[in-house]
Amino acid sequence: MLLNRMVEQSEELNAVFHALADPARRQILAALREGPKSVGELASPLAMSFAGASKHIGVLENARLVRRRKRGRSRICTLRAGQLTAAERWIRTYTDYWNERLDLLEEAIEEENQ
Amino acid sequence: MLLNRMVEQSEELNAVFHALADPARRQILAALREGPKSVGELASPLAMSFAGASKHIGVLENARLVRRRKRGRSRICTLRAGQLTAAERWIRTYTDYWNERLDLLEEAIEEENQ
DNA sequence: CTAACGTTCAACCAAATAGTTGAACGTTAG
DNA sequence: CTAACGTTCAACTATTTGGTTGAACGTTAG
Repeated sequence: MLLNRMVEQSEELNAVFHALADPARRQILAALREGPKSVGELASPLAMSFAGASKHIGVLENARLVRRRKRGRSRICTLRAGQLTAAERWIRTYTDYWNERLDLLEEAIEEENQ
Repeated sequence: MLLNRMVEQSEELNAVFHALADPARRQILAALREGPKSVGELASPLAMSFAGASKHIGVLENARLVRRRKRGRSRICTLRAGQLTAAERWIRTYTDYWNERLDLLEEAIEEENQ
């Protein structure tokens, strides 16, 4: 059903934007750009308890921005860009709209000057 | 100071992503694409009290995604795209990173096939 | 001037969030 | 096998959030 799909997308956006709204979580994403890292490696620069960091990673995982899988006795995390492009697309519909308006304004000014 | 600026940017991102994380607020932004609207016009489709909607608009205003100014006895709201492009830029640094990785992967596969 | 309108403010409530601690779990090194 | 490691779970607390209501405010129509 279409409504269903819209709600789903909405929930995804909720999760992604909520995940991005916290600086500790953005810091985790930044660290993951250097490559996969264990929970411990991600937690140590965070001025926060280990369990606290694990919760943040859980939020990112829930938003599908991070994947966490077991390896040996540690869990290693990797970046997932898919949901970020979804968020980017959503935002772009607004910035596109804005640029369109600017173009119209420019045209109007040009016309007025002639 | 550089650190100062970084913190400022960070707070801005906090505000913007937090504002975007709520479907009611995204609905308000969507309505504003049709043009400026009063608080009342924005509130009515929201299944929520008037004051509640006003709070949501306050969150958007705080993130500088919406400007609210007085006209007569009502306040009219307009969309501000500036902060959205800031958020878009932030996200893009990640999607760019991702595409770069995909390119490297592609190259590696190509090399392997030769 | 007065009444009604559009909006905000203040106080309050329930639920969610961000964080803590300590115990428990599975895994591996020795 | 046992001990240590890396991580998660459970329980708890303080704070923030999303929402309500009713009073108050400034503005304008009549």
